[in-house]
This record gives sequence, C-alpha cells and structure tokens, in this order.
Amino acid sequence: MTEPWLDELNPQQRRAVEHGDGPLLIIAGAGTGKTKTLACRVAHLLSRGVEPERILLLTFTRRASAEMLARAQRLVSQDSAARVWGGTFHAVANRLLRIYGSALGLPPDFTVMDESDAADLMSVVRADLGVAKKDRRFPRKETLVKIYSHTVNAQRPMREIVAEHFPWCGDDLDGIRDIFDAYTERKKRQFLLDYDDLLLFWSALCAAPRVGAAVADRFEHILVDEYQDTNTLQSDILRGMRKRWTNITVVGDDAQSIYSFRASTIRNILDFAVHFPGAEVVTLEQNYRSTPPILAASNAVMEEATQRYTKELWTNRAAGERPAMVTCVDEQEQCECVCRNILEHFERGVTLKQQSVLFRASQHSAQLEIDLARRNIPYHKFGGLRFLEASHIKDLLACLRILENPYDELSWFRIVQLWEGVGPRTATRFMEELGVRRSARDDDRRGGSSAAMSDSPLQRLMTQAPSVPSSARDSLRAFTDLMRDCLGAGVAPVSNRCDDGSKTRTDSTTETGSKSEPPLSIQIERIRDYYDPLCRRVYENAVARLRDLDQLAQIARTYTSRGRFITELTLDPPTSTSELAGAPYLDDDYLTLSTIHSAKGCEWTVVHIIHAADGNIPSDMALKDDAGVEEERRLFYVAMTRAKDHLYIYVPLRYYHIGSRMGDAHSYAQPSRFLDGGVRRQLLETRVRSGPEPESERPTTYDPEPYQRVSRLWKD
DNA sequence: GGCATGTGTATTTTT
DNA sequence: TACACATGCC
Repeated sequence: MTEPWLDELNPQQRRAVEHGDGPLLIIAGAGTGKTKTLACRVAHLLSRGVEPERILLLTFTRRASAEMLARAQRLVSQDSAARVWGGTFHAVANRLLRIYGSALGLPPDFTVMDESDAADLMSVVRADLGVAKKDRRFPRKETLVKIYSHTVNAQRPMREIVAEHFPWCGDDLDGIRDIFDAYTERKKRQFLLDYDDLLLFWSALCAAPRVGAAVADRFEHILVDEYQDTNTLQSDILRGMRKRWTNITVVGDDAQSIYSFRASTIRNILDFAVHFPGAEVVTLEQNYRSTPPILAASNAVMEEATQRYTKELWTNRAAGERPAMVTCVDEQEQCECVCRNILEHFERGVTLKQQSVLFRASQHSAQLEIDLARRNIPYHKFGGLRFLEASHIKDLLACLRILENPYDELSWFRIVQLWEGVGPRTATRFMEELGVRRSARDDDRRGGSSAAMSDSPLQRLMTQAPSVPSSARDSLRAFTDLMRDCLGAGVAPVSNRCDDGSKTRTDSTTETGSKSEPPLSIQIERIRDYYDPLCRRVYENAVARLRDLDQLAQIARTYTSRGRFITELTLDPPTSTSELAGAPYLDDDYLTLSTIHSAKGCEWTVVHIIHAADGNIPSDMALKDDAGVEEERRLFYVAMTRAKDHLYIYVPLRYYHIGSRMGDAHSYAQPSRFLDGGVRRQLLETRVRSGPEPESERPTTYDPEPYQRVSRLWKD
C-alpha cells in the first residue's frame, strides 16, 4: 500500500514513523509534531498489515487517544483505526481486567473507586481503628490517599515517601500502616479497585502464569504517549507486557514532565534503553508551532534550569513579535487587560477559539470568569473541575452504585446518613441488619438477576423494613420505593414515572408485574426526585446542586448500561464546563480557560498566562525543595510553548486577601522567579497605565457621607 | 451514647 | 468549601 503522507514528514519524523520492530524512543520537544508522528506511525503499522486489535495506544487522556486515532484513520482511509486499543493506562487496565481479571480472583463486575471514594474509605477505616490520638492532628483522609497512592505508583517504601513528600506525617507511620492494611482488606472484600489498583492488578496480570503471556501477546505493538509523565508502576507494566514482543514506541519530552505529584518520573525516559535493550532513539527538535521570539523566550526559561535537558528547539518560522510581559497593579487590572487584549485580537480576526488563558491553579481564574461573564465573552474552562467530587453528585452516584452492587458499603454508609437523625453509628447498625457487610466469602452476589437478588441487602430492605430512628422513617420508606422503582421490581409502566416521585406512590397493584428496569436516565430522574427534599434540608444552595444533577441526567442519556456509566464516569470524568453543559454550545466561538496541566498537548494562536507572580508560578506549595521548583519551571515552559503567534505573561503586583481575618489586607507580589534577566531580555515589558477604561477612572476615596450618617448610631 | 452544630484551618496540579 | 475536631443537646 502506498503511503503518500510519509512525504510530509521531516527526516526525523519519518525515521520514527518507519521504524521497524523493536523498542523506539522518540524525544519530541514541544510543538515538534509529536501527535502527527504518533498518528502516522499507527497509520503506518496498519498499512503494513498489523491487525488494529493488536495495537495498543496508551495516552494521557482519552481525548488525546481519540484525536490520534481519528488522525490515523484519515490517513489510512479505512475504519480499521477505530479498532485499535486506545486510552489511558487506567482505562485500558479496566478493560483488560474485566476480561482476564478472574485469573486474579477478580469478578468481571468489580467497582472502580475514584480518589475521593478512596478518601472516604480511608476515613471509615480510620474511624474503625481509632488510630487518631487525641492530642495531635492525624493526617487528613486526602493525605492518607496521597501517601498510599504515591507509595504504590512509585513502588517504594512508604517510609521514604512520607519522609520526602509528607514529612509532617512522620510521627504517624504506625497508624498509617494499620490503616493501609485495613483499607486494602476492605477493598478486597467488596471487590473495589481504586485507580492505583487498576495499575497494580494489570501489573500482576502480566506476571500471572498463563494469562500473563496471553495478555501481553494480545498486542504486537505498544505505543505510549507522554512517557515523561509515567511512573514506575506503569513502566513495570510495560516491561511486563513486553517480555516476548519487543515492539514498543514511547514518546516524551523530559522538559515537559509535570506530574511528579502522581509519582511520575523522568527516569522512565532516561532509563528506557536499559529497560528495553537495543532501543533506537529519535529526537524531534524542529518546532512548527511557535514564532522564533516565543521559542527564544521559552528556551531562555529552560536555560536557567539546574538540570540539563536533552534538546533545544529551533524553528523555520518567520519572525514575529516578542512575547509581552504585562505588569499590572492588581488582579482587577489584570482581568481588564486580559479582556482588552483578547478582544483586540478578536477584532483583528483571531477567533476566541484560537485564544486561551492559562493559570497554575484552577481558582486563579475565578475573578476573570466573573469579568468574562460580565462582558459576554463565552468561555469553556478545563481542569480543576471536581464535578464528581461534589457531595451531591456523589450522593446520586451512591444510589446508582447500590443498585449496581448492593454490597457497596461506602455507598450505603453515605445514603443512610443523609436521613435525619442518622449518623455513623446508626448507619453501621442499619447496614449490619441488611447484611451489607459480607463476611469474608459469601458465595457470589447478584449476577444481575432476581435469583441472586433474593438474599441481597436490597431484597431485605424491601421485605424486612429494617429499624431506623423515627425521624428517618419517611426517608427510609422513600428510599425503599426508589430502589424498587429503579429495579423495575413490581412496576409495570415506565412512562408515568417522573411525576412528583416521592411518598405517594403505591405501586403494589402490580407487585408481580414487569421486572424490567426503567432506562438509566429515568432512574436518575427518579433518584433526583428522591434526593430533592434531602438536598434542601442539608444544603443552603440546594437549587444549584439539583441543577447539577439534571446535567448528570443529561450525560447519562448516551448510556444504556448503568454499570458502564458509573465506571466510565469514574475513569473519564467531564473535564470541561462544555462537557457538562452539553452539545448546544459546541458550535459557538468560545475562549478557553485552562490550568496549565490540562493545557498539555494543546496549542493556540494567542496565549495569555495570568498570575505569573512568585507564589503562584511557581506555586509556593511546591517550594519545599529544588525538584519542586524545577517542576514548576517546566510547567511554566509548557505554558509558554502552547503559543503559536502571540504570548502574554501577566504579573499582578498586589493581591487583596478578601475574606481573611485581617479584613481588607493586601500584600505585594514579586514577578515569577522564572522571569529573570535572561528571560526578560526576550520579552517586551509593558506596564499597564492605570485607568485604560473610562469606567475604571476610580475615585480615590469613598463618599464619606453614608458612613458619617451611620457612625452616629454608635457615637451618639 | 450518639447526633447536630460550631469553630478553626488549610486550600495545586489529575487518572 | 469542606474537613477535623470540640462542644452542646436529646
């Protein structure tokens, strides 16, 4: 088969694409056509006759794999690319474990926990063990998960991890150890896997006697994107998968490694040739994305790094304007300035979609978002979205999970405590009465049919009317009805379902009627109705929270299987406000707001980096050691190299601490330490002149009159 | 005993 | 904002 697209590649890219068998390491700097190269390589393999099912493409996000495969598809012009195995390590692990997991004693319908589920379980376990001593603060549940996760992913002793990254927990090692033991025990009993377990079990799968070979041999070629952000466990998996076949291609850039908090290590790149002997190395250094001045400034940032990186980027592009460093008086002025620049480019024909605003932490865009809304500039925000971790979302998902797995302790624990007068103690007793907590090995559960249902906690719920405090009796009844409705047990028609939903339902007339479950979206609407009063009782902002649930119902419409919905939502949660808002707005022109982490792999004509003040970039959370600072430097580099034609770096000099105990305190900030002399020579420094907009001709002081009037109240 | 409620505190980045 | 912990209430 002819491959005309090969002619469009530069010599290095072409060498990578046409590499035959055996290990290949592609060092690909920012904007050097990495995605193109990987997509072409997949296309090349396909046209060489490799079965698509025998290709595994591991990427950092699902979006990245979809994009690459779509690109490969266009090249080979058959639909074979769609059959390539693509996805994140976690998603692929999930898929493989559903197929081969039984070799490890894992049922095919295990439940996947997200990080906050894991934290909740840690919390329960901690309470049970009573390890927290009275006199001192014990690590928070999130911290416990971080320690656990880091330990597993780095495959290193917990003691070392704590000493390096969580030194303030050093006195609690014994307690933490006990919690981890109990935590893993709990997960095992309920067939729960957290994110780390997905990788851990995949790794174990590779090592399993017969299955290991079967899993590995399934794939003739493995390709890994963003290799600089993989961790030791992931590299173990790859080695486990490549015992017989040695066809593995990895792509990465050591200068863009920004995920060490997830235990990623550039050792994986540096040691690639050791792990995979005979590896060929191809380096891509020609940048097609940015203008020379942008590249020069970015390179200057890395010039100051304490660590040397493997390459220096160059470009053929014609010269452009120097990146601007815009010093602002304060955040408000920064907002105004960003908006003004955005609109200016817009007027000159750069659509909003070709522009982005990048920042270190999700909250950094808060004020800007208000301003954008005020000016009617549409935007989508990526990153920092913790939609699934909001408690009301978790409450709804807990209902779905109980339906899916009636032995899910965590979900019951959550649901039952929503009822009035029910706390941890009562909830535990209630769950014992229902038999939610199974002893070590009670035969296998459910199997999705009524036969297995007969003895399940849900069945007991419906037939035994377990005891609860009188304050919770109505809630119990409403919940029982809800479960019955969602299981379709004893309700004939599905259509008249979403009327007011609560209490008054009496479906007993058709007790033995249809056994078919209503569609997922109907189930969710039904849960929403059940949740409505509980939500209003507990939360001030119930209305907004309930609206979120409607959005979840929207998302659910594309799913038919409840189990898959739950799993996919956990593995691939919505990453942007647009995914939440749904399709209607997709055609509009909109600005992108993104954390720098979520901007990885993206590019825009105009990029605005805000809050480039020391403490934000680099984040003062990361200043504990040199490695932390260096990672922040790479982060800044990633942000800068997203820009094609225009780059703005904004530095607000004054920060107000609203709502702080100290009243209207403010502090002065320094420009980011990465903007030092060598870098600044590459930048066009501008200082915003105060009052660019008519409306911001602010009076210097309040009109004192109202205060004078009110102060009489305490002076007289 | 167990739940509700109040107070202080610490808040990055993501599969 | 949400959690950890303390106190107050039934």
